Amino acid sequence: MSPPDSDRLAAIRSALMDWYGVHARDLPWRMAPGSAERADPYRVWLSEVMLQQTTVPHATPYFQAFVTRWPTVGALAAAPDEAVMGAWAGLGYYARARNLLACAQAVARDHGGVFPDTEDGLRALPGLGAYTAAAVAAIAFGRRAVVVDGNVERVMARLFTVDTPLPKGRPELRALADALTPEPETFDPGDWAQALMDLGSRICRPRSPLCGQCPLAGDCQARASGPPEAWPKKLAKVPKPRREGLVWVLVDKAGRVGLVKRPDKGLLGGMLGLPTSGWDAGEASGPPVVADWVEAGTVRHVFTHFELELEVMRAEGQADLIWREVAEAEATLPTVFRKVLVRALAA
DNA sequence: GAATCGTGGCC
DNA sequence: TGGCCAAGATT
Repeated sequence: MSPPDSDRLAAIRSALMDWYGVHARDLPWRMAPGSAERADPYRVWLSEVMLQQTTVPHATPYFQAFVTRWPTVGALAAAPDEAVMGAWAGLGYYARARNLLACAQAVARDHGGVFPDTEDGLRALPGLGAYTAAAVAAIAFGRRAVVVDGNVERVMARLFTVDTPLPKGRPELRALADALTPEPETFDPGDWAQALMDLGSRICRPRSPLCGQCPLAGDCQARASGPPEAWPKKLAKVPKPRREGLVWVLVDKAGRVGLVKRPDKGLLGGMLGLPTSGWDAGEASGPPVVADWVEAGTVRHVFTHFELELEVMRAEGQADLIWREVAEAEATLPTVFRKVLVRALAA
């Protein structure tokens, strides 16, 4: 990697911001490029947390539902735990929802209902790591911050042909992003961050990048040495183990289904779920009640680091469980259990 | 530093 | 179909 000189950096900045002025995406949490008005910190923060490891199309309806139901951070802070977790169901990475509520409560309790307006202040809140703190500081408060997500890493790796594989190459990519980040007097920090991410998302895509439409193609070392999709380099991934278990769908005479609240930590933590045998080694709980259990098929589900095969058992009866209408359960359970419920009631 | 933690879309 | 990927944080 050759250290970029200042003239080249300035040319890249101008080219990107010119492109963004024309091609910026219209998103419900975003101000138009060049707008004098700053975006609402609550909406910026909420969108950034939802977008962690999540696509814009998947997160968008959840964002709309949340801001409709809880228009301010104070309203969210006052919401019951189960309402927030249920509204998050299907979005995944449920620690985000627990931290979301904890963060809203911290802002309400410790900051008078107003988000801290510095990167360090934001970084201290639950669920805000390096990326999200920088993004909110830049977008909501106009602070210069080095905003580095997967998009930015990919753009940096290609612009400057960084050959160190991820995740080891992260510090190097961040240093390049820092060098490229403009001063607030030159370009708006929020526009800058979103321009870089839009470029990564729409043009400098992981597969089949659209170099013909890229405003930085003439500055891109990967474009010159090609093919650009060879960057960023990545370490080989470990194969996913396969795990198995039983899941019990108990229905009462009123047509409700029996649920359990999962422990706050660990997989699907804090969410409602169906009773299961467990699926980790040495884990083997029995059914919630002795009943006439019948097999109702199999559900396969792929988590981040393992594949799960659940044998579905169904019965009618009573037990000491949390009872919910089937429609509500289907709307507020994690996807793996929603799939089980659909299978059990179809069989 | 490595493991853990969801889900849906795409090719 | 199966692997890859997405605006990462936490422990």
